[in-house]
Amino acid sequence: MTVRVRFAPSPTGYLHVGAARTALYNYLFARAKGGTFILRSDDTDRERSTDEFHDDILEHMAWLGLEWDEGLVKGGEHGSYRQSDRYDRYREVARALVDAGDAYYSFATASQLDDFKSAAREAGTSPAYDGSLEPDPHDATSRIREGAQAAIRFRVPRPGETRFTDIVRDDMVFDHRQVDDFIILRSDGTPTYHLASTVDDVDYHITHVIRGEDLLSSTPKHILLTLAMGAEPVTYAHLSLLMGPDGKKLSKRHGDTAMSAYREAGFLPEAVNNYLAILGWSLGDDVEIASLDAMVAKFDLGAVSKNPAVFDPQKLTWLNGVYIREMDDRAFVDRTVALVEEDLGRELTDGERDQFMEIASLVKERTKLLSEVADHVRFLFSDIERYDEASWKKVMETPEAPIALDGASEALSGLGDWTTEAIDAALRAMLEVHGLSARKGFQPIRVAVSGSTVSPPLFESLKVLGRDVTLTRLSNARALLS
RNA sequence: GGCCCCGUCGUCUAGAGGCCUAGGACGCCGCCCUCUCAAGGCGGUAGCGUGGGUUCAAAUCCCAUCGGGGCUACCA
Repeated sequence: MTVRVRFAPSPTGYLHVGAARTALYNYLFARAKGGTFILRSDDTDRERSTDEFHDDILEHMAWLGLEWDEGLVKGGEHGSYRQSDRYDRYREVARALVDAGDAYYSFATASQLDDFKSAAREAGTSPAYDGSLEPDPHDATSRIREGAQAAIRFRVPRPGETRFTDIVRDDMVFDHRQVDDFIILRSDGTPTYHLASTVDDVDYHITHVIRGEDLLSSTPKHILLTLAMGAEPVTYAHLSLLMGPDGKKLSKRHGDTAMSAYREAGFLPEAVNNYLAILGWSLGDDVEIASLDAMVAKFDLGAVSKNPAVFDPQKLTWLNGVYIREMDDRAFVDRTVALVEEDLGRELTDGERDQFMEIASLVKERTKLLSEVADHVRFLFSDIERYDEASWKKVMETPEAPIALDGASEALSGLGDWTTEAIDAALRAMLEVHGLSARKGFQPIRVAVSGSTVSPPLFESLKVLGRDVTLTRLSNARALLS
């Protein structure tokens, strides 16, 4: 049987890192097994689902490069792959279940249910609702016939238990005393997650459901439902949840969890995928860095860690730096030029693009986030509007500064070849003449030319900047020293 | 409260009775390199939650305990 898995987010929020990890693991499993990866929208919560979230999920799945074979946008033989389009089908199943006696119209009120639960809590017994508050069947049917609104609950067989083998958690057993007669169709006729999701998994011939651990205790419900539909239950794999630094389930209050925030912050999709993959799974042999293809080749769902993992932005950032350094210069420029232009508020000329290319490898090496690049190269493309205050104070307000600036101007104005080597030699000779250390002598030049004590290597920077601009900036800074 | 899951450095993990004096990575610290910042190199810091067993031998098996997490909605 060929593997069919699905990632089925609810568009009640932006695609967040936890969901992205679930999507990734589904993707890796499908590719590793030569199966089909399906993208579905579990949008049964009409109150909270929005098109904006729906689009955000699609956009960031694409951004991550987690290409799906069937489902949203792509289509397939199962309709729209949006649950909101399939209400008729869910109602049909719910009614069939009622007819077969596997489900029933429920009249228990919220306050009755509350009482039931608090009584259970007090008695120390299971809080799972067992249907004991319902009117007798004849009563119920006549009330429905008279047009009463009622939700439909699944009748969990009691006594009984559900067993299944979870790929990451091994053998699981749930006593039906702990599983409540859950609602499958709300009184307004809309399906709940349990129904819609299970029906879709059956209808779409899903073979493996890989999802978060938060759904582990709902799994007996889904298995019971599947069985009642006369279908074969899928194989489940429940992934541990992602935690914030405080050890609680990762959520907005831990800061950015939306994928879009990481994209905007300058993370590369390759790095995000890589990090999410090793967060809870190990490739073995101390390998930490691997492309999607390499991960596919080694992926083993059963080897995925059972423990909850704390999401560590620092390690992600490190990995991002690794990926940035691995890019070739051309790719680096292509991927960041728009950010630089946005920062400048104008497009780069061809000449400036060449300058960017020239210094790319040096900038690349000190970049961890794409969003930092504009800061690193701004001095090349625009005049220095203001010098970094701390930098100025530290190196310009020194006795060496005027000497270094004057010396540099003199040494560079008469320089024959404007090459890195020539600049290097001239400036070092200048140091020699004035008895300045490299640190004391070069830092004022750096600040004069780049505005800060932190910049790409000096000689290369000057080379790319050009002689005229260099000399102008040296004298501008010198003038400020009185 | 009930049920379920989990428990190796601060964090992510390797580890499936002797290869463990517990390995790697991020972080942190130090040194080197060095025109700044990075990158890189070298070194260091730090862990098997606790208590009992089983065994010649336990991070690995068993029990208990403690701790963390999830579910307990006409959310998903």
